[in-house]
Amino acid sequence: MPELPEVETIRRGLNQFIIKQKITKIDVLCEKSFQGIPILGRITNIRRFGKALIIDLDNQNSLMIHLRMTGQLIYDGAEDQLHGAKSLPKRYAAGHPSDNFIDRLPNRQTRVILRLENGTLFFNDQRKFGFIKTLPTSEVTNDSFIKKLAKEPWSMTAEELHTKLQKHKESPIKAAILDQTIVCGLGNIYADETLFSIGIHPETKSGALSLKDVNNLLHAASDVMQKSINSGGSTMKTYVKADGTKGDYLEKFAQVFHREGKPCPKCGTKIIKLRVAGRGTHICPHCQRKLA
DNA sequence: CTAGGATCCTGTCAGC
DNA sequence: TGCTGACAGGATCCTA
Repeated sequence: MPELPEVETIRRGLNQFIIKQKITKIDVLCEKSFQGIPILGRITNIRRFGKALIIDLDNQNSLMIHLRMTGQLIYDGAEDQLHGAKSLPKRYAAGHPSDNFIDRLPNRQTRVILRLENGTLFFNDQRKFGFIKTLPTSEVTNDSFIKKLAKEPWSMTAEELHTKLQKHKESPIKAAILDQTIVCGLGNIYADETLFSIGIHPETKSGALSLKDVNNLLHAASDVMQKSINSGGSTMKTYVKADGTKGDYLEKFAQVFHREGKPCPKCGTKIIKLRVAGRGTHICPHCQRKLA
């Protein structure tokens, strides 16, 4: 479920908590969730490629983490030991939203535990589609998933995307923008929000979009994802003893996603839900028209 | 090559 | 209450 903004939120959070910490032990509770040989080492850097997270170690190896549909990363810090800053929250969590963020851990859905010097990083994943794997740092950009990733919307020109869409001109535009090799970062929420924003029906054939449409699409995609990053993602929760903040993109900004039956913010027509490219899809039937 | 559907897995919810 | 099928914020594999 985590899309680019959620993964970026995780990256920023982990960056303040686990950088420079040493991984002292790795417990693999579910074999399927961990690929390769567990490698220990000191964390030097945390990077993001699309929806994938890379944790670099000081020994030329890296951990790659992909949360897929239901993955979560939950950091539980040893209290008051976080760089001596007592104001930092004890627990930092992001990914698939659930009570796991505040549950006692490990729990039934915990698949891998990374033991750190000053805390613990739990990888939870209900459906086991996500994974952590080890690979040499030099191989990260050669990884079969990472090397195929397209640019993120804010780095791509309309011409570039328009050309790519012409190669998939019979596919519905929603399917195309969910394809990480065409444009990178959007998932089911932000795809729906993007298409609503530019008033294009998700079943519109990709080849029917003009250069101007594609330009609008890129700007809208950038906008919805940046807004979400700025609000901490749609799923992120930071759990502090009493005062927790949480990612609130959905309640603050979502115009159509999970809003079937509610009025369109632009025209008041009821939002409807349909199925496009095998995914639940939310639209305003009045504002979003199929282009011929 | 593209397009579309099945598939991986567990949990929850609507409907009977 | 208990069962059943549909569905889920992702990506890959298989088939036509």
